[in-house]
Amino acid sequence: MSDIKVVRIHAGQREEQTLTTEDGASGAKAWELFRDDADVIAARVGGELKDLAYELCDGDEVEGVEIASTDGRNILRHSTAHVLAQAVQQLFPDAKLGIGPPITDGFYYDFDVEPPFVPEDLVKIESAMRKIVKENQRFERRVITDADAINELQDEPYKIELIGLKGGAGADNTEGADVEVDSSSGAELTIYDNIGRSGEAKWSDLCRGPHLPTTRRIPAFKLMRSAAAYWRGDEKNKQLQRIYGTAWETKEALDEHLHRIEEAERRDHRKLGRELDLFSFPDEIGSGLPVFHPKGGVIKRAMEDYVRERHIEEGFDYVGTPHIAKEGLFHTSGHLPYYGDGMYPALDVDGMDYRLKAMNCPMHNLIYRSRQRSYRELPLRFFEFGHVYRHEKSGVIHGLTRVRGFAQDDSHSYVTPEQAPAEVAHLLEFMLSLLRDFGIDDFYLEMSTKDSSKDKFIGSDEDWAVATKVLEDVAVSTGLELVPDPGGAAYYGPKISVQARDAIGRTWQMGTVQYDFNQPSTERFDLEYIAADGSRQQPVMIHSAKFGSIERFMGVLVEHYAGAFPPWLAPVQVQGIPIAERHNDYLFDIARRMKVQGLRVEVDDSDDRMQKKIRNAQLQKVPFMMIAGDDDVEKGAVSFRYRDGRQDNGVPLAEAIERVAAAVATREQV
RNA sequence: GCCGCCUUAGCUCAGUCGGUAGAGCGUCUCACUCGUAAUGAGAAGGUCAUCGGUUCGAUUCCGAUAGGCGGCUCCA
Repeated sequence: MSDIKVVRIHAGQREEQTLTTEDGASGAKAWELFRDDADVIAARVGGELKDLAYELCDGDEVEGVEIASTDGRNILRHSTAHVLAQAVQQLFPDAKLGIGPPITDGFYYDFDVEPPFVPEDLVKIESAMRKIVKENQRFERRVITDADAINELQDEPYKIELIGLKGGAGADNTEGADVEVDSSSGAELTIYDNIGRSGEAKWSDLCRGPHLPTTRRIPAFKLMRSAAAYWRGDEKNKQLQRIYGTAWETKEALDEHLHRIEEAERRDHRKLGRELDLFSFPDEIGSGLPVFHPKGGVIKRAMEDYVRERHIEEGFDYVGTPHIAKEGLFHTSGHLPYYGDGMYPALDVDGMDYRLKAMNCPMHNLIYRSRQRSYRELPLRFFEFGHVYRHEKSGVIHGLTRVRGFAQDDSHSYVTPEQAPAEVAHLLEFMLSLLRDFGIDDFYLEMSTKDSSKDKFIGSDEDWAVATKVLEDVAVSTGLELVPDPGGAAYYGPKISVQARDAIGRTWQMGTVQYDFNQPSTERFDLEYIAADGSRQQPVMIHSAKFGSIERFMGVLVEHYAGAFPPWLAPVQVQGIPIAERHNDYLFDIARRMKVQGLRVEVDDSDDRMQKKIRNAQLQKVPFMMIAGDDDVEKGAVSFRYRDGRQDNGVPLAEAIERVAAAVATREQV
């Protein structure tokens, strides 16, 4: 018997506690500190996450990890992934284990299993998991040598591969995971055994941990779906079968999560696009090729008009280029060798191969090169809505956010190298101001750079370093979250991009600023300008698309507003609703006066009852419902109803028209 | 492109254990003209995605193709 002193940290308070160990051989366990707190499922000892069964040493600082915390949920989810794997191997003894990390809102586990899982399998697996949870198996940590692990895991080739890769640090909760439970523990290799009631090991997995004390501590979980995933995320590797699940600290938290998913699905732009009659994807045209209906056309035009105007204000020259070009152009630019697969196949025209363009820069370069340029002209900025076609792989097409034909609000700034930093700053600031004008605020920046180990990049490392530094400095100066994306650059130069999230949490690249010292080079377009000293110099070109693509931006906008657009973007800004048929003309007259001011007004003169008309306008998410009955006619007024049910009755006509016009002019939401 | 699932009326979805199909909403017609989210009645509307195969007979079973959904990979 001996005593150790530890410091328990709780709610910012430090409290020294003395623990008595049973005998010299085994120390006091962390759980002894948290006997009366059922929410604590792990411990942070000296900053590192540990199991509750961790043996404390004299002087340790210990903090309880609650199940509802970020770390706690990750541990819960990782442990649930183990239960999943055990259930799968119970039902499919030949299934080999991949990895099973926690991810945002859940977890997954990969299995090599034939044939692939079908939905009914998930039902069976889930009930097997519930049994395991009920059995209250203990998670027990066991340190093992590499050699012993390899011996023990003979039937698990993927696990053995991980041991080799990690040189003793292999574990299934880090590789490929969005969220790491613990990245700082040493090189010790560990196996977690699931121990049944009678002390026998039911199942084991190579794992760094930590875990819940027992399976019973999993309060609520659900398997979501299965999907294939390449082993270690590489297309060249075998596809494993991945099962996604989610786990939460309470049944209520799980229900809330499922409810959030349902809510998000309601905002899905593909669903709203149909319901609001904005756009569609006719099979007869082809996958990923949208058509805009009149109402979607209004939004698209409002977006384009505004962005065109802003570009012109910011010093861009509006240009125009065709959709196809002779193939040689894309050899000159360098796109064809690098991205030929992504371009539509050549069209043979009189023996000459033409290509649908997948980018606009080569054509803008030709405008630049159409005559000699002086340094006095720089920066020279070309802008247009360039319609490009990319033969995206069939499996990646997604609503408006990943299409095969789209318009980029594309610009190319030609500058001297000295002007480049200021121009990049100008473009990024411009882009961010546009996002604000459209009300988009949930985004972060990504910095895509060269990966020297890949051969898809051209130009010298020195030039890349200069270009990357210019972009990085500007990106950092915005103070926005900046996520590195090594290897994500285009072949010609690094990129800053705006990444926005859609309703279901997927991120999409929106605007970009790219620094390109390659296309202007002698080997490519051989662009030049005459410098002040009369010498010929090579400009730098800076590619930038502020929306990225009109289509994608619209998709994100629809989801951002859940279809309830601010008046300046709303296809119908005012829906006139007569109380009775005799009020139709009164409303038509007001509508006429509003239309003179450029407002988009409709009057519902159908046979429906006014309640039904309100419902319809509500479902169409019209910002202003303008209702008129006897009371209003008598007073020369109208009554407004807003989408949130707010009412404003008896508004005098002049004021009513002014109110709508002002909301449109200021681009405010109502 | 890969894996799984899906495709029935404009939309959302039933259904047929193989004998050519239903509902609600929407549309159209008629009646009703109503004060803040669905008036009533009637009608029209589908070669059950396409093409093959099996079968006496296929919307149903099998295969291919196209399109969609969820992932993975990719995204100039």
